[in-house]
Amino acid sequence: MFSGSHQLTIDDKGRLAIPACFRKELAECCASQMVITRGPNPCLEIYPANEFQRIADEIDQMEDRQMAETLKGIVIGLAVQTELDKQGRVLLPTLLRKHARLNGAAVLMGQIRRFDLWPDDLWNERYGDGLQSIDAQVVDAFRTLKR
Amino acid sequence: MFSGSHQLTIDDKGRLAIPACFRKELAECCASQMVITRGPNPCLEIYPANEFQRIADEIDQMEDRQMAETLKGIVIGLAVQTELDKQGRVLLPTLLRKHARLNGAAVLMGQIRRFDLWPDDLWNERYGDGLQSIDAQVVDAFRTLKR
DNA sequence: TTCTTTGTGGGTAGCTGTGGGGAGTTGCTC
DNA sequence: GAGCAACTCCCCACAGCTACCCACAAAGAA
Repeated sequence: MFSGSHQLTIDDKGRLAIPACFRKELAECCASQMVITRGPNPCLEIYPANEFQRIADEIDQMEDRQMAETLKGIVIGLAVQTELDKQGRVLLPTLLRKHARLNGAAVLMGQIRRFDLWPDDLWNERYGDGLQSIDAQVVDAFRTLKR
Repeated sequence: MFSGSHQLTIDDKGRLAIPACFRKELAECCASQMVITRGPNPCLEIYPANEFQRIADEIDQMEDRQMAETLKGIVIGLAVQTELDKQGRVLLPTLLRKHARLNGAAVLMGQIRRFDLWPDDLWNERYGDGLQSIDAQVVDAFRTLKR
């Protein structure tokens, strides 16, 4: 499982060092093969390759063919398969980096089966200092969990 | 079961010594593997790893996918898996420490299946000296308990 | 008392994240 | 094809952090 947020920097060459704990997880679950793509949020989503394959299949099997085509354009169309270099970093393709306005400070946030890469400022607004109070509805949902 | 409140100090390196009674419980129930995250209250919540896994699964399986995504961002996104060092301490990640404004005096409070880590002053307000009277509704609920 | 347990503090080796040089490859232009 | 630029990926270096070790004081048990 991927969890936790990690403040990192994307260097001038567009490389991102994956945190050691994520590297271990990736090595186990998919031989460090992963896919970077975009999602509905203004960030990049990074999946273990086998997990992304499952999502691609799910799109491919959709009843609503119109929607399947649209999703293919958005999700699959920008997805790039990649792996770690010998130093445990990934090279973020220019196109994706530009799309998510990523350079310099960034936050990598675990999301169970994937992890998301946010520009530092957007992440803070949504999940960091900027998160002053949690929406009442969300708190309610939270409290329904047996914890 | 985790119970009782313990006044402790977080040292300059951000380490927190887990009380011996909690350590024993953790060793038994989850081989001292635990997860630190935030909750709806201004404190950190610490779970045995297997217990947190159950909660993550519960979120992951929610019908309402929108809400599942939101909760993943808030709960899983800040959750850090960790274990005790050889001295029975945990290192509190900087991000979480900042989020809960934790440094120096703190209180660790058992909550059955988890335990919560409060800044000393906030804990006192809510559960210590600051707790002048208990809400009537709560007293009623209390009285329904077979005790 | 004496010994053990427990919470706290600090030194230090090794790991991890970051930066940058440089070799090899690809693709474009002339 | 030759020359060049852009890009990728290797290596090395280094600073900061993590997690080990040791030490010690206070409290409790024998």
